[in-house]
Amino acid sequence: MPTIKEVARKARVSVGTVSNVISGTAAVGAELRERVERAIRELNYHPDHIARSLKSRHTNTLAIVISDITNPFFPLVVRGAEDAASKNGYLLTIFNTDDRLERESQIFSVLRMRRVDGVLVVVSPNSADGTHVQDMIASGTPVVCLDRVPLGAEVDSVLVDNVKGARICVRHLITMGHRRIAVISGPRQLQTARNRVEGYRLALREAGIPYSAALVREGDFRFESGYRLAKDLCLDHPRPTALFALNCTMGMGACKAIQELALSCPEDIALAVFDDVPGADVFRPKLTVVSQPAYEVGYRAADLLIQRLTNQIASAKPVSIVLEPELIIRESTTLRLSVDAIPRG
Amino acid sequence: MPTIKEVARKARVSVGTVSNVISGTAAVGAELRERVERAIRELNYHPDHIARSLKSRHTNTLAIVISDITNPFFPLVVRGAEDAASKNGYLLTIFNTDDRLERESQIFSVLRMRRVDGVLVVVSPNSADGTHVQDMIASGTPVVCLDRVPLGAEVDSVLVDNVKGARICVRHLITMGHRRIAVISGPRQLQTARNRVEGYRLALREAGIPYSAALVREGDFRFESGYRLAKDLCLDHPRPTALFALNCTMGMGACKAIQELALSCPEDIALAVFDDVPGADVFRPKLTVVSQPAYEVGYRAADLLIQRLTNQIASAKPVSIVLEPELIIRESTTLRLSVDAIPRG
DNA sequence: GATATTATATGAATCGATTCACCGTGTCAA
DNA sequence: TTGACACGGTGAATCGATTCATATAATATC
Repeated sequence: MPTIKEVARKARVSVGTVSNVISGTAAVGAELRERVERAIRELNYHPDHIARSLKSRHTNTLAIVISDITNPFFPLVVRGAEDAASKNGYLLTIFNTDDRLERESQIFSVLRMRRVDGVLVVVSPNSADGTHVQDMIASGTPVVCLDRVPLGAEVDSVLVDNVKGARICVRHLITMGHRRIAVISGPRQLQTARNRVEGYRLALREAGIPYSAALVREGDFRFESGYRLAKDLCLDHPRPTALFALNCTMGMGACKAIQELALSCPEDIALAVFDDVPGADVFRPKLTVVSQPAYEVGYRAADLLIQRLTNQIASAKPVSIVLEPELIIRESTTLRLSVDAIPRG
Repeated sequence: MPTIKEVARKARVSVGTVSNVISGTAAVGAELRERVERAIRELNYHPDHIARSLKSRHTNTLAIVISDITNPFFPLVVRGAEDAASKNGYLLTIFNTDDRLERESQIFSVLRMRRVDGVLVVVSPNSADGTHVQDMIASGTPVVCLDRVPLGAEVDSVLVDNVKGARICVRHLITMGHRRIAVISGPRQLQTARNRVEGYRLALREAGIPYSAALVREGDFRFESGYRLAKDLCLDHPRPTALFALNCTMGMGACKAIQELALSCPEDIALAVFDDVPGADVFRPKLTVVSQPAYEVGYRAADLLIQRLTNQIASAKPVSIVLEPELIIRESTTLRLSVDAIPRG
């Protein structure tokens, strides 16, 4: 690998001049510029990014810290982030935490040593006050939180309007004649889960339907819990007429439960899911879902982060971008119940 | 951010001694070691990884270059690679190429400038002889190819036995009574696609069924082409009794086509897919698939790469790891055809 | 007691870029 | 003619670590 010195020697100029030609920071005469460019070409010289980073104090590297890329919500987020990053000359490094706080903190420590320029993070449910996030920001490395924000943290964020998503979905179920709508929720400490439940409550209240705590079951956003809770709910008397799973994987679990009980969807029980489900428009039952703009979440977040890095944002106050989810109605909820089809308490 | 110098000053030792304490490369007396450790703690010192990389000539960073993380095959691969990487103290940077060769080459150039220690790559279909891969290896950066290998390239690889996967799947279809089995294939220049077709041919030959080129249609591994080709095939006279889609997204396209034609699967036409399909065991039709050990592909590949980096591999010759796919039989192929149900010529 | 050996510790050189104080030359106005 | 100024160009200092030749002290050997 040739160095800038060798280029300088070959072009019979100083290293400073070579640097100027490359970065374009200072004017260089036509003659020398020509010589330098030729030397670069002939030596097939590429500047060493490590050395550059050492002096210039930035690495042009971003990190994205998520729970698990295997969760179908994240690939699009990561793709969006990578597109925004590479468009601006940044690299994206990826980390899975499995929602374990100690792993998350450890990763943050590594990121500091690595002098990563900025961090995108989906904080783990139990990250409480998010001191590691605050520390990172305090040490001069901007952070953007995706999807969730640690309580009381002063940090940029890109969120989806979870309240609204759940609300329009439940409103739809009510329109279809459902009154006994059960919810398969996520961990109580997750704001995401709480907001979705909140949307559910609001939709019920609008329709004058009493809220029943017995219809809201807490899972852990994983397949197994969706499966188990759906089974429980389907065996309840009276059985709910509709199930609303608050994320994709639990929705799939619920789907499996319904099948195993030989119930049909939506005839015996309707099912709606928060989150896109892969193949939801191809397989049966075609699921009604609340679709989140996952790609946009990643893209906008990385973009916001880069704006911070390049001081394009005047305000020191946290910026919060809230994106709109979209209700996609499919077969799993489109059987209209007549009023007397509603089971009575 | 404190530097090694400040630590040295605070502990009243030389920077060399601090470095020795941290890296453990040389013996340090108990007294000084104690002082240094205390200084590190009190200053909350973390070594600067950039400076370290500049001198030590390695970055502890790996790259994974794939076509699109959004393709359901890749998240598990990436997860496996990240697990292996982080276990060994490496970071993983991710790149999407959308199978565009010029983007791939550009990324390789960036990776060289960044002094990435090693590269995992799923080469793009038209990467021909893979000169960029060869160049990278020649310049001292090891590369492991996943899933596909550029023709004639001398490079480590982790592959799945595509011939075998297709063969056992088609064998299964034949066992179920199918004789007119159509294939929705991928781009001819992709070895992956060719190998799967080869497996199909072998299974036919074993069973003494003549191969008919008309039954093998070439798609591009995307949803649309799977959809279109499946529609064509379903409208053929006589209609094939089974469809075998050679990747996941085309399989989903085929599924949609079958539904739109109001055919039922497997009664009217059976469907098997190469690749896992998300939700294949939950939704209807429950698809028979050839499941690839995607996580293991990523994990083993990163592991192999790290072994190369740490000179744990004696042989200079390329290592090739071939993993076994697994046939998962589900409802979409399990209707047994009686012999006289087989359409004739 | 002199010398060889071992164990520690030091600090300057190095990695490959950027940056900036400084210098030479030419142009222009006074 | 001279001073001011712009323009090009130079090369040493710098970033923060590692590494190695060298120095010193302590111990072992004869």
